[in-house]
Amino acid sequence: MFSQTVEYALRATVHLADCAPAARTTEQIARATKVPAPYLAKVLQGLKRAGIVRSQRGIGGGITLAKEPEALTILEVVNAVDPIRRIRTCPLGLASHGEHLCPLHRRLDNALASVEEAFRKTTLAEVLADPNPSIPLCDFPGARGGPEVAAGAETS
Amino acid sequence: MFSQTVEYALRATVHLADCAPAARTTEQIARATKVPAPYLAKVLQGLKRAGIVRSQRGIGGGITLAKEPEALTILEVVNAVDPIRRIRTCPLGLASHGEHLCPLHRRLDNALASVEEAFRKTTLAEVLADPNPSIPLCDFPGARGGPEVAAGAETS
DNA sequence: ACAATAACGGATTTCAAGGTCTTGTTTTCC
DNA sequence: GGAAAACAAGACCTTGAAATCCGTTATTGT
Repeated sequence: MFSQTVEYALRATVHLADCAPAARTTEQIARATKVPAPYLAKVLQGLKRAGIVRSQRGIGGGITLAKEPEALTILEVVNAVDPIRRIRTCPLGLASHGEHLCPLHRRLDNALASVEEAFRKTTLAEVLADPNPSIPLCDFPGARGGPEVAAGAETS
Repeated sequence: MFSQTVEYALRATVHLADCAPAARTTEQIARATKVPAPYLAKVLQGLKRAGIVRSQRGIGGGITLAKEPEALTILEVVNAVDPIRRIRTCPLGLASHGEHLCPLHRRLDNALASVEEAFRKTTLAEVLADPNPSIPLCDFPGARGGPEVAAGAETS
């Protein structure tokens, strides 16, 4: 239902929100979110082009959110990498229907609308502040800020 | 968001519901719903395996719904060809979370749940009975039963 | 200036969904 | 029984998402 790219983009931005306003390298984000690093780099490029994140090259550089977690919604992230395509015209190409969708597509679009609405109403800050008994992001139990493993000679 | 296969399966079943209890050939359905006939045949095979439709070979044969339109929901059709995959365990594979999803995936799954619920509550009969100003299925304005074009030497 | 760090960009590969085509197999009608 | 109608099943092609790889460019620290 949701593409892998969307899943990865959300993991990355939620992680960045959790670390905000500090910058994280692609490698760090990949490790924390268990996303393949080379592909994550691609996804992050897309997020940058959409103005969701900023990047800084060189030593001490990395990726940061372009907005406050309180002002960034799930919908913005989703639409940046794989937009929710609402049904606006009859998929059959029937010119008969101007504005109006047929009953079937009206219902399909309503479902899309409800998803869109739910995503529009949720900010990354809200996700992090959730009083969920489990875990902040999907990291480790009670690991606010991340495990921050030694980051070298550990992948063997 | 929804796959092409789902779109095609829904068009076909709604059309069949509109014609019920008469049988329609794959060709007839393809023409009425503007779906590529060879691929529609595959989709219909899937629907048959799932028990949504029945098929009858030979002259006068074709496809019919296996249930009354009043008893067949959109969700059943969708799940027959491309099931809605609810998020039941942490996609990161974190054993830390038994039942509980993290706040992010909780929200994603809630969105899926709302779609599932909307689809579960809607039967094909309801779709057809919709007092929509536009059109019954996506066919032609006020064309209950289909246009039924001459069906030969017309594709040139 | 030089080296290390890290993002950037393009080329390539992999894989499954979407779509086509051809060859059976069943059923009906004459 | 034979011909036509229709579904069934598998091989095959195409396309785009997902993922990888490698060389380039920008930035920082010494």
